[in-house]
Amino acid sequence: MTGSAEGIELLIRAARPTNAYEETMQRLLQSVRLGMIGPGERLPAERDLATMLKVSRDTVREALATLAEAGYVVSRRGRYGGTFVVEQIPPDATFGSASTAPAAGEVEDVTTLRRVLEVGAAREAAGRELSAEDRAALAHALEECSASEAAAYRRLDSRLHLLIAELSGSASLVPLVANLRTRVNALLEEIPVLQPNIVHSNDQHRAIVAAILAGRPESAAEAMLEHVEGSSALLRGFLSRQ
Amino acid sequence: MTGSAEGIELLIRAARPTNAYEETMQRLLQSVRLGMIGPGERLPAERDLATMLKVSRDTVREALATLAEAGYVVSRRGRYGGTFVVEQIPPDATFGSASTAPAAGEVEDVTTLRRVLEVGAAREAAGRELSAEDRAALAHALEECSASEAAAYRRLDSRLHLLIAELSGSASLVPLVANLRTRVNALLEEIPVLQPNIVHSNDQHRAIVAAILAGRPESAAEAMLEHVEGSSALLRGFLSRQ
DNA sequence: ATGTAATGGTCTTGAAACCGACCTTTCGGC
DNA sequence: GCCGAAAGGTCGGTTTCAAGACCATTACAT
Repeated sequence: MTGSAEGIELLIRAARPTNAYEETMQRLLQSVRLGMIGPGERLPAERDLATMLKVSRDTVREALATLAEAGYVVSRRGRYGGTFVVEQIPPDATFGSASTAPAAGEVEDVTTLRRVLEVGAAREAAGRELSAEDRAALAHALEECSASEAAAYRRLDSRLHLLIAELSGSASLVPLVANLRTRVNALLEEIPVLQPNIVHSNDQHRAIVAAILAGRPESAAEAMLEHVEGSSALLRGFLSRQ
Repeated sequence: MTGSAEGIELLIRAARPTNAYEETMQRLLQSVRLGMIGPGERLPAERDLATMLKVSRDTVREALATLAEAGYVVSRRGRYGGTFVVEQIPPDATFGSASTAPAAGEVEDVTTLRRVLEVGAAREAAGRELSAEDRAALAHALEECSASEAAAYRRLDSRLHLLIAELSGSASLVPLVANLRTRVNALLEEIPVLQPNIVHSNDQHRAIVAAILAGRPESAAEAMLEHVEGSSALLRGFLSRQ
C-alpha cells in the first residue's frame, strides 16, 4: 500500500457503470419483468426513452432490438405504432440475469436489505401527505394484486411494492427497490407458488396499505416487517432442503 | 402522458454521469480539498489511479492537468516522481464545485434516503451480535471522528457512517450508503464547516454508537434520525438563503 | 382521397473514452 | 559509469455514444 492511496479508496467507489447499452437493456428488462409496463402495454417512444434514460436513441434501439429478439417486446411502425410488451412474457430462461443457484447468504442479504429499504419505504410513505391520486393508485394496486392469478402474482406483487417506494417521496429510492425486487424475484423463482402463501401475503398487503393510507408510519413499518420476515422464512425453508 | 410511461419514469432516474473527465476531476479535487491527501503528499501513480477510478489513463491525465493548472498539484518525472499536492493549497475561488448548483429537491431526496438507509442501517447494526473486533472498530471510528480537525472531519464522518452500514450485516447495503455519502458530501461542500455544528454532530455520533453497542435498535434508529434531521436542517438553512 | 402527425428505421458525422505501445526522465544500486 | 525500475509524457488506432437529419410506414382527421 502506498500510504496515501488508502484514504482515496473510499472516495473511489461508486464505480462508473460499464456500458450504456447493457445498462439500458437491464433497465427496460426490469420495467417489463417487474410489471411496471404490463403485457400489451406500450413503451414510451424511442425518442422519449432516450431522453428519459439520458442516452442516445441508438443505444435505446440496440437495447430494444435485444429485447425484441428475446421475445419480450414487439415494435410496430406508423402512427400510433410503438414498442409493446408481448402478451405472454417469456419465462426467464437465463436471459438477462444468470440463473445461478442462489449464492450462499443471498437470502440473508436480501432480507436485511428489505428490512432497511422496504420497511423504510413503507414508513416514509405512511408519514407523508398523499394526494387523492396516489391513494387511489395504491388501492388499485392492492386490488389487482389480490385478484390476480398465480401466474401474474409476482409481477403485481412487485408493482405494489414499487408503488410504495414511489410514494416514499424519494425518487432515488425507487431504483434501489427495483433492483432489490429483481433479486427477490430471482429467489422466489426457485420455489413453487403456493396458494396459501398468496392468501397470507395478501392479508399482509392489506395491512400495509391500510396503515399507509391511515398515515400510521410505525404500523406500516411493522406490517411490512412482518411481510418481509414471512417471505424470508418461506425462502429459507425451501432453499435449505436441497 | 402516455399512460404507461408514467411508471417507467422513476425507474429511469439515477442517470448516467455525464462525462468521465469531469467526474474524475471532482473526485480528485475532493480528495485534496478534504485533506484525504495532505499537502506535499503524493497521489497514486496515474496508472494506478486509472485502475482505481475505473477510468482510462487519458482521462486521469486530463483531470490532473486541470488540477495542476489550477495550482492544486504538481507533477515530477522520473523515478520516485509522481504527482504531488502542493504545500499551499490555493483558496477555493469557485473552482470546481461552484459550477454545480445543487439541484432543486436534492436536499429533500437525500434526506429521505438517509432516513431510510442510514437509520435503517443503524437499526440493523444495533440488532445484531457484534464481534469484539467490530465493537472496537466502531469505538475507534467514533474516537477519531471526535478528535479530528475540521479539515479532516467530513472524511472521518463518512467513514463512521460507512462502518455502521457495514455492521448492518448486509454487504449490498454498503455501496448504497457509500453512494449516498458522496451526495451528502457534495451538498455539505456548499456550506462552511462550523465548529458548533461539529460539536453537536459529535454528541449525536456518541449517542448512535452507544445505542448500537448497547444493542438497542430503536434507540439507535432514533439517534440516527435526529442526526440526519439535524444536518438536513442545516443544509436547508444555508442553501435557501442564496 | 388526401394530408398530417407520430412513430419506427436508416444513415452520417463527430466527440469522448479506452487501450496499448512506446518514449523520456530520474533515481538508486551494482 | 552503467543499468534497470518507476514514474510521467506522447501517440495512434479502435470502440462506444451521442446528435441530428432524413426516410418509410401507418392511422386518424378532414
